[in-house]
Amino acid sequence: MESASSLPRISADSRRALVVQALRRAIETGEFQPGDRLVERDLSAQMNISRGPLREAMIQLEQEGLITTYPYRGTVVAEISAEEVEKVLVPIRLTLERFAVGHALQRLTDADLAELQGQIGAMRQAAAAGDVTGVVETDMRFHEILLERAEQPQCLQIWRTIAPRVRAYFHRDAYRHGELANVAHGHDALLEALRRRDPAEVDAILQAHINETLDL
Amino acid sequence: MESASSLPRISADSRRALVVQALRRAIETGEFQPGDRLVERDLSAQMNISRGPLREAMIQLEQEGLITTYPYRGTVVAEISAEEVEKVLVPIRLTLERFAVGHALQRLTDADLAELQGQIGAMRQAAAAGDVTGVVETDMRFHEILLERAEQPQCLQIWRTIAPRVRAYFHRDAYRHGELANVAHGHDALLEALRRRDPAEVDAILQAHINETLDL
DNA sequence: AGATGGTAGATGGTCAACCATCGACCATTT
DNA sequence: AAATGGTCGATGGTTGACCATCTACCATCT
Repeated sequence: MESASSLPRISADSRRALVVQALRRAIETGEFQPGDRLVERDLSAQMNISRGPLREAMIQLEQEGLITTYPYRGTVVAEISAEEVEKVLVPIRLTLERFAVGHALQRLTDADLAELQGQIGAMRQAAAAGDVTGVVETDMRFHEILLERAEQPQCLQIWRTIAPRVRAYFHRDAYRHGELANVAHGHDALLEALRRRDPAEVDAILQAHINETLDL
Repeated sequence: MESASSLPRISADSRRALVVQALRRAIETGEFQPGDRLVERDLSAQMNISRGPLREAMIQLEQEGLITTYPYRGTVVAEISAEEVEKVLVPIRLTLERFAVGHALQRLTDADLAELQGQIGAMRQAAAAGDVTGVVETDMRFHEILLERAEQPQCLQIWRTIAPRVRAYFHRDAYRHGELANVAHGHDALLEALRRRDPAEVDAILQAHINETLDL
């Protein structure tokens, strides 16, 4: 057999993980709006899964700040105010990413850099197609790769609880169609700096890059 | 009936919430150490609760960074490195609390200030008794009251996912018996500043107060 | 000796039935 | 009219049985 690349990769995710991903995405993309009620029995029936793993998924999403559950009363999609994004989420993200990139910098392999380059390519394609979701996901995935390479477990864990909110914000407010193309451009500069491996330069570009989020 | 104060308040917490609290506390206080395995069936039997709510509790604790679950393989108590505390948790905590206190400052009632004073009193008693757990809890509860009064839901939610790690760190590394008494003292200064309601003063004292965490 | 395949035990994942809480609404009492 | 008590529907919480995955270990084949 020459290559198995035409065969599908079989997901190892649990059913619960698949529910998390689907619900998270629906919230990030705005299909579910702040204030919308999420009723376990309804979602369970709709998604063909029993209530147990669905509940588990919802507990995770609550810890990600995407939903708020009131015991015995119901669950609603959470509001994420622009002020909290600007004053809380973005600064926290800066703290996390600056720390992680400092750690990842000397550990990045050629394969890592190639993967980052691949995300930029995918970002460009998504932008050209006007695919906001694609841009958001590749944008954040670029950063997540750096967080993973840092091998600082708490830092990555916190980043992952913050990231869904950041993605929701990007979907809602941060990108306009005419500016999608600029997103990949910003990542070019960051990748070039990563290649040069000068910590101060990388840090400065990273800060500018993330703070740009607020100017979009 | 003159007063119902001699009757116990009946907890409205679900069984799952009680499990969260018990496990969280065991981890924070060091009864469960990083690397220890937590086996659902064992804990379930030990705590007289079925596996469902125990699993749910563990999902929450994982999102709080206290444990790490490997699908089908088991769960271990997570490591929280001193570096991540210093470079990640403390700066994040600063971001959160500075934002929240800015919002809470003009909303604090006399009852709030009295409650804060009460926490300081309890902190003192705990310190005098050499009760590290008591000091940690009253210390953090003091701050949580301010976060709650800020009425910024995402800010509070993130703080609550960080706080267990901070408490674990305090238990493990931050307090020494001879220094317990100083903890209440630091809160006195902060409360006085809160009473004067000068934002810049409060902010400066809050920063110094939290950064002191690193000098203990 | 190395590669491959199978099994069993340990542990987690899922299901459907049943239990528990909450608040809106209605009825009764004061 | 206001206060109190009861009911019911909506929704979440819990249980125990069964299912699924993973890996260590052993057996067999090359």
